[in-house]
Amino acid sequence: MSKQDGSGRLITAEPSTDTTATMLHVDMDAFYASVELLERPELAGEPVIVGHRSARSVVTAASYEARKYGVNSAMPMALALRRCPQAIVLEPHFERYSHYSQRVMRLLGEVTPMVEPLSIDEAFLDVSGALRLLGTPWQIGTRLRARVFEQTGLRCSVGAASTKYVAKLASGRAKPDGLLVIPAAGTVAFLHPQPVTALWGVGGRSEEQLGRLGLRTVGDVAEVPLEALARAIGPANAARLHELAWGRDPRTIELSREEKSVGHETTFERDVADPVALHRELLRLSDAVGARLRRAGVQARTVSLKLRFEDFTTITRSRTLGEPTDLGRRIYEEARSLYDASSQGGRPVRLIGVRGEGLVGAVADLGLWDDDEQWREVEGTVDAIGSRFGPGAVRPAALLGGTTRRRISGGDDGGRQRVVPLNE
DNA sequence: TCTGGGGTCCTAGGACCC
DNA sequence: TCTGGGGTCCTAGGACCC
Repeated sequence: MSKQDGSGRLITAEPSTDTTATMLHVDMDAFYASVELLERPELAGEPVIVGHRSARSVVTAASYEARKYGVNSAMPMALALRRCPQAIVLEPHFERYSHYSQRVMRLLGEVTPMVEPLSIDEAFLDVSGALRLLGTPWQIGTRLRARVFEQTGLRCSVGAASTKYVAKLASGRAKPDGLLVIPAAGTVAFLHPQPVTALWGVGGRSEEQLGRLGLRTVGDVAEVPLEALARAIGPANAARLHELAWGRDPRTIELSREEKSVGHETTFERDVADPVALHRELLRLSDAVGARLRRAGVQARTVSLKLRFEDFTTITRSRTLGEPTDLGRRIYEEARSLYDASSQGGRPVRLIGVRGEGLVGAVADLGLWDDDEQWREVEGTVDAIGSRFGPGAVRPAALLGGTTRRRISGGDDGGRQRVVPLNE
């Protein structure tokens, strides 16, 4: 298995005996489009676009056949259909994608517990502990790809390298339906010819800035004096990019991540100036945010409002609440008051959004208790909270220090204890 | 061509506290 | 008094990723 890249260099994806490339990046191929094709097998081989057909929509996903016509995700639907008029447009079904995502993640978990889901269709696996049992990274990746296909009918690509960053680049280079192993010793040779946009965190804006310094490839960024880079993009960014350009990336697998915010937003088919209509939409969005907060067993400390106008300028306004909330009504009150105070009244709005930030666990005050009998009641309440929010959502303050009961709330209430969320 | 919806992270200034 | 520095929180905006 080998193929040519754009510059004509040979990229090999042949069996590798390397054991240094123990970080795997698994990336599903054209995930949403492929899931839709499972339901519509007769469309295999056709250019398929997932997204809405409405005027202001963009492409959510495109099959490889559609990509041949220059259709890509995030592209305005109107442009995509001009490029590929015969494309078949399918409405997205996010529950379906989430279902298949969970199935794939479970299969990854059979290889190693060291799995970090990165998005709905990607994950990192650290297989360094699985080599003795399962073979080389190449063998593990090969079997994994076969297993995912057998079990789900979906193709994925795998990159293996000694760091997360290089593994992710490798899976991208292996696409579609490929496997690429970059041994530690080959990292720099693999990285340096790539364009600067291959650097994690370098998009269009940074590409422009780097281009002004004459930097076009990762190798250019690696070789440029750090001070020159720092003057252009700031010291923190410069240091990070310089490290990445040499293939240095200290990040390890993170088994769980905390949600930081929950939000919803809508782009109107036509700009809306009527405050009543905007209030109505704010209420709908706020209710959705509240429902998701409650389902997750968390509350938001800050409510933030987002507005985008006809000319695409975007503003945000936020306010931190006296008490965190998970109630749609409360979120709406705040969002509406932020809108009314924004002095943008009457200005046509293209997009409106509501977000809850500064998430904390739902805190339940359990009242006074200072002996075992009262504690048993508390325990019952903890169970009730657990069954509402899921096991592990809360733990009693008393358990924080093992057998020692710790007073968490202020000391002026004579021993009042609280249930303390895991993430507080 | 005319730009979605879900997020994360970073920067920077000002308030406030010690 | 016209004067310090560090730390943390809040707010606003922007780049970036999938």
